[in-house]
Amino acid sequence: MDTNKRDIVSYSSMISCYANNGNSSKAVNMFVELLHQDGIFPNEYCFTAAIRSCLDSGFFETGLGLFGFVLKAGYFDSHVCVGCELIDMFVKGGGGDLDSARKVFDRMREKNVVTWTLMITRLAQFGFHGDAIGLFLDMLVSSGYVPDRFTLTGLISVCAEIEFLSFGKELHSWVIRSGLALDLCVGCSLIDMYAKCGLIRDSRRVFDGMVDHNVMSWTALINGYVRGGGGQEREAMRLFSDMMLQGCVAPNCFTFSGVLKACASLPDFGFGEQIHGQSIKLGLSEIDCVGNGLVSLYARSGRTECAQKCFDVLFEKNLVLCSGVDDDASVKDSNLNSEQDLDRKIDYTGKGASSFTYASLLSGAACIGTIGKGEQIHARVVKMGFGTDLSVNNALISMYSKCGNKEAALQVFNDMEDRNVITWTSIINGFAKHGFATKALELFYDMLQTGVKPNDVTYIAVLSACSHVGLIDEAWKHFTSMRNSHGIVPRMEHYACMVDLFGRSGLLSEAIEFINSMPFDADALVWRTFLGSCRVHGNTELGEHAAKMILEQEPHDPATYILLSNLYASEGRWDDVSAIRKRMKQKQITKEAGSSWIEVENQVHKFHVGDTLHPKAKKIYEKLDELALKIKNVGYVPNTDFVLHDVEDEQKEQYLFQHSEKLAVAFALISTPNSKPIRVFKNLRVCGDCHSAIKYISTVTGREIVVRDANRFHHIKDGKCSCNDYW
DNA sequence: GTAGGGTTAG
Repeated sequence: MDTNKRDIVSYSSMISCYANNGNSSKAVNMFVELLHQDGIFPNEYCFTAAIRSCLDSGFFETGLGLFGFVLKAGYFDSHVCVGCELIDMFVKGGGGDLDSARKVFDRMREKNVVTWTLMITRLAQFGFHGDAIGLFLDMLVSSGYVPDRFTLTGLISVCAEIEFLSFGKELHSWVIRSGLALDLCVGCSLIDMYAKCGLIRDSRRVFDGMVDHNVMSWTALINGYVRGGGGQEREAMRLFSDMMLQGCVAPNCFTFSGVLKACASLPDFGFGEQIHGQSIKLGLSEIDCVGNGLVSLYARSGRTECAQKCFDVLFEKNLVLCSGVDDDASVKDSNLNSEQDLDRKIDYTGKGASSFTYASLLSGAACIGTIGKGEQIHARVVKMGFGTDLSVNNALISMYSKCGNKEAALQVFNDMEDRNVITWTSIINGFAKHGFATKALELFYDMLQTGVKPNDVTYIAVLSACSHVGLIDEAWKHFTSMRNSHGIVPRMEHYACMVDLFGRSGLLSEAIEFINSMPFDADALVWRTFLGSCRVHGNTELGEHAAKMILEQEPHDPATYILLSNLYASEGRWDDVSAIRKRMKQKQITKEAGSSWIEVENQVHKFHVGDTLHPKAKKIYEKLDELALKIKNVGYVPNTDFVLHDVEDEQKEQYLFQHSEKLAVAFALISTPNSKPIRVFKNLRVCGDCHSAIKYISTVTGREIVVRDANRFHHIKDGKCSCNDYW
């Protein structure tokens, strides 16, 4: 078309067309061309399309210029849509410049329900929940507009986020009064709101009252049950299978993420593979949150190889770093060019990754304990401009904590400008898990002082901090104040922490009394905790009772059989030990294979008991012999209770020195001859003899050794451990 | 012909 003959209609339709088809830079160019035409003045359609295109193609400056134009042209007063686009330009393009957006909003003389809703939801999305609610009230009082399904959905999710139940209920009744109860989105937000406020029954009621369901309503409820924890994961699994059976709605990646979490929390991991299979079928298995769920499921069920495979897929997909570091030559090679290599590969794949991608990847790295890859992701996060993202930083804190580097976790925490309840909970939990209760509690008090409200998860972290070091009075104080001062009703997990606290301190009868006084029946988690204490304090009678209670609920739980068998073994009741073994055989229950792994130069080395497959096996065993001699000289006495074989003592002792933890430590000593802490990971609980042997090893070598097992961290230095586990 | 909503992090 000849440029001279274009009129405003053809310009506006072409600009809109480019803008809608993702060709935003062409749209911007055409708009600029239009500005240079005499006698033609852009209309409101051109403006909206052009502003949107500036946003999409990152021309924020051009967008700002347009803003001035709009003001001059007076489009503000007559065209609401233009103002909406401008608001979003400041919010999305201006890196969350809510102040400017709000100024635009306030200057608009013409507003409608869409404008109000937009401003309210943008405030909420950027964490200004109070302002969002305030603006909503303004809207009711002064605008004369009636909130519609969009407004209500947005507001209900604000209530979910800040657990503002009373207001949420008001909104719910509004929803019913205005006949919006059947709206799917409104229903989803209500399900989510009740679940986040801890009223899962009300979520269920909303769900059951809806005539139609889509993947989001199913997912919201499934994830609600998962979030609730305390055995509700079974209900989540049931819902998932209902959903699959009905076959009308296909699960999406969020559904899988929730259901995998549910699966990982159940003692029988059997469903995991089926779900993995289904996610592959639907082509979702490599999406961050699904892959990540698979990583943590496999990691928790001790299948480290599967976990690593899934993690590597995600890692490669998102970072594609340093491929081919398998042999020594290429390690050296890639070290030479690693910086450039990294950059090139980042350029290649870096686009499109969101903050959730990084949060997911970090949580995968945390599960495996691969701090090397975690650090690479960290570097990448900063490079890609997510360095100040709240979720990403929260994920970084938990990654460094779980990889055993609490100093780095604290560094991230200290460098953060904004901290929410998850941030505080993550760092408190980090120190709690590492056995540094004083620091954890100090942080908790800091948190209260800054005015961030603790929630139920925070209290789990606080109580577990107390239980790890036996602070009974302190724990009681928080257990009572969580309800009295913060209105948080203790859940099963909180009770489990208290039982753990009594149990560890040897107050077994107090623990039983506490269990009996609970307002609901103790679940397997509570009994398992108690059984652990019975094993530690050698109380067979109570231990048997606990085991009975667990097996009533979870007849196939291998850990219970093993604990009970250890309990008998420690008393030399070998007949009972073999009876347990027989029972396990009959029921076809196999003990999870214990394995330990460590990361050396970005590579994970994994060991099983008696492993001879490692290329350096010979050296490892030589090192172990040397260590055995040294530590016996300074007082180590092998504790063969942990060897379940009915063999002679001497053989037992030999077997003891082939435990995977010791192999990993020995390997670390020969391959990292510097003073850095050694970080060992174990899928199950660390064996008591290994715990004691490693303490002695730290004495004779002067090395700090951090062991992460299924439960917690053991910081071992100069013969002392940060935990109060009694072996 | 242009604008607004619901799920994932501890």
